[in-house]
Amino acid sequence: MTVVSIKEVARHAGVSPGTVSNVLNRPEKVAAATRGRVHASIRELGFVRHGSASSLRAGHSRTIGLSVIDIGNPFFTDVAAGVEEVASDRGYAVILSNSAGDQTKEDRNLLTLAEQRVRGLLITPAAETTRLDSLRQRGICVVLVDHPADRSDLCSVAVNDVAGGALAVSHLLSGGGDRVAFVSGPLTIRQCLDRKLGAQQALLRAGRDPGLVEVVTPTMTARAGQQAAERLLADGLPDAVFCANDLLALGMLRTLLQAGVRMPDDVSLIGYDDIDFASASPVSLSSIRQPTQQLGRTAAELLLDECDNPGTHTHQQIMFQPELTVRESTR
Amino acid sequence: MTVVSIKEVARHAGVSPGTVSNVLNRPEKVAAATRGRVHASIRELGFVRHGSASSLRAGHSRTIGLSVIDIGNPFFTDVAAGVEEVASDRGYAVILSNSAGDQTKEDRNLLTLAEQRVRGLLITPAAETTRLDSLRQRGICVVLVDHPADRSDLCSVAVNDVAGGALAVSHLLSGGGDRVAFVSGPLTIRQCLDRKLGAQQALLRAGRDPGLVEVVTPTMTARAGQQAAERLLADGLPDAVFCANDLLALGMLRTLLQAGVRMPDDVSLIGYDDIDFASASPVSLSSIRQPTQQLGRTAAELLLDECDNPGTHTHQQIMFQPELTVRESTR
DNA sequence: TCCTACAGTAAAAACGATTTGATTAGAGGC
DNA sequence: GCCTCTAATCAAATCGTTTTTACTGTAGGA
Repeated sequence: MTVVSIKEVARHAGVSPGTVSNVLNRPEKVAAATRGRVHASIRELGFVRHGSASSLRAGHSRTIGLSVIDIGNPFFTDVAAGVEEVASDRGYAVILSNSAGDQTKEDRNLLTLAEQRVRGLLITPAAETTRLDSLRQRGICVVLVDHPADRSDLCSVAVNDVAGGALAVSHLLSGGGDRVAFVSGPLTIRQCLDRKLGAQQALLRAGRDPGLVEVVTPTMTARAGQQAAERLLADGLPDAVFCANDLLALGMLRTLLQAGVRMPDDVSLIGYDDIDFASASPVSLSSIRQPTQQLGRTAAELLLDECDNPGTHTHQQIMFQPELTVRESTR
Repeated sequence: MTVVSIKEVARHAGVSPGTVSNVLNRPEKVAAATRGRVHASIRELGFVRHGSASSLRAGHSRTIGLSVIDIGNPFFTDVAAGVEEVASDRGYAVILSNSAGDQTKEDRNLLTLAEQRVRGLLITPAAETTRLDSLRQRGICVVLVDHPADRSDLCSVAVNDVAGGALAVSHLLSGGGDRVAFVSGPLTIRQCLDRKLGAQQALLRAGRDPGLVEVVTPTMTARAGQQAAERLLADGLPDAVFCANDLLALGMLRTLLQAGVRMPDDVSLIGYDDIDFASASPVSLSSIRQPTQQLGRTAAELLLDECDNPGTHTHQQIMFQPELTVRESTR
């Protein structure tokens, strides 16, 4: 259990600890010969900088937090991949935490992140009530991911979910959908609510009654989609279904097929997110595509800019536009 | 940007910093009245322990690292969910890093984790050559995940991939498979190699020539599966295909179907991992099921036991057994 | 030749917690 | 009444960096 500190490197290289630190952090301040000697010692002794000590003194760490709603959803792992790519390029480590849509768990995770003194936080809030101000007061930069900020002093990267919802439902209507059902997770999740609003907008614009058959599930998984399908089968099938994400849609699709429902003939079905697996289902799934990895990359870049250039940084609320991807599951 | 330290809590409560620390770490050492006063001050001032300072002095942090091969593979997110569950219960944060099967990237990530002074590391090594000893010498506990340790001084949690490979191929043979193809990622990845060995074992046991049509792809994604399918279509189809994971299998399945190949009649296809989406494909995918979340949970428990009870901890190499799940894609 | 400027380095003071050894005040035994 | 023992608290040292200040020697300008 060898523990090599900067002090031993210094002694080994015949310089002071401060000089070693300079080699590490402002190499241009150190004469080339000295620098070489120090680097040699570092390599020889296998020195690895102690991040805790470093961030204690420097006042900030080289880690950022990423809090997502569902780590099991390919949408979020795609986002995470984008984040990781940018962060790791800049030497930041990413602490991933999964709120699983549960605000208690989210709170607990945020406390842990605060203790770790992450430099910044990327978060898809589990609910509108998520408290971020206390973090920001502690000097932790925050960027909202897949969630637009409603204030100008906060960065956010999102995709227009109202537009996406409208896109989905107007596509369903164009296929002759009459009675449209909306299947989603809790409407306290903004994404769900916005997609519903978009759906209603599309109905209104088509001169229809904005009333939707609504099925709300506790989670947004394939299993929940299956249960929603069972409910619809029991209550009477609509002729078009809009699921708030692809996991729900895939669960529903499988269950309806098993029940002998033909798609898109009997029911027209569309999901949201356009995850990879959407195109690999028995009846390939129409969906609303989002620039997922891009979302993660942009968010990370915004966050690191805010961290590294607090002076010049200007807060931005970036909103991407979703796109309709038509496959076999819709008419 | 208020920064509340233990010192201010101490002043506010009229005690010394050491006492506050005791309240936090050994509450039984502090008189109940004092304890109450300190807790009140902590709440009132919104104090949050500075993890870096704490781990600097204490010599270890409350974080563990988790290094996986492909964050985009539901298999690994399932593992991660299991790990996160256990870690978060015990107040540990998980730093997730994705080697993407690239050893250079893995090295870089491990360095970052070493700098963060993670308490322990859960890792699915990108290759057999991954060097872990330098980490362990630094006092970082290591547990291998989805990879059996070949030494008794190291914990590991794995699933018997040789048995799994054999299971898959003997099932293919029982369906009348004659010419069997094996599609996998680089054979430097142990999982791939072991599954291949298992496949050959099954052939031998059935009295066949252990020769396999082998297609090796650089990554183990659905896209790679598609490319492998194109290769097979060009070179002449075997009548049975064993893919080293479900992503490959799903990509292959889709591509073969598009090419008009009937499954399982023309080709019998089996994957590995039994991810959720395996049952949601056009022709539902037979696969080899692994206790995935369990893998993550067990690994995390082993790791935290080693961290917290270095005295009594005994290293274990745990090996789970895989199970065959038969669906429509095989005869 | 002297002074200034500057580059390069060292010494020392932080950062915020934990931990050790010392100190105090009561309680109890004789 | 004195001594010992224990419980509760405090003061100070410490973890490994970074950063500021101070120092040295050499080069260039007058």
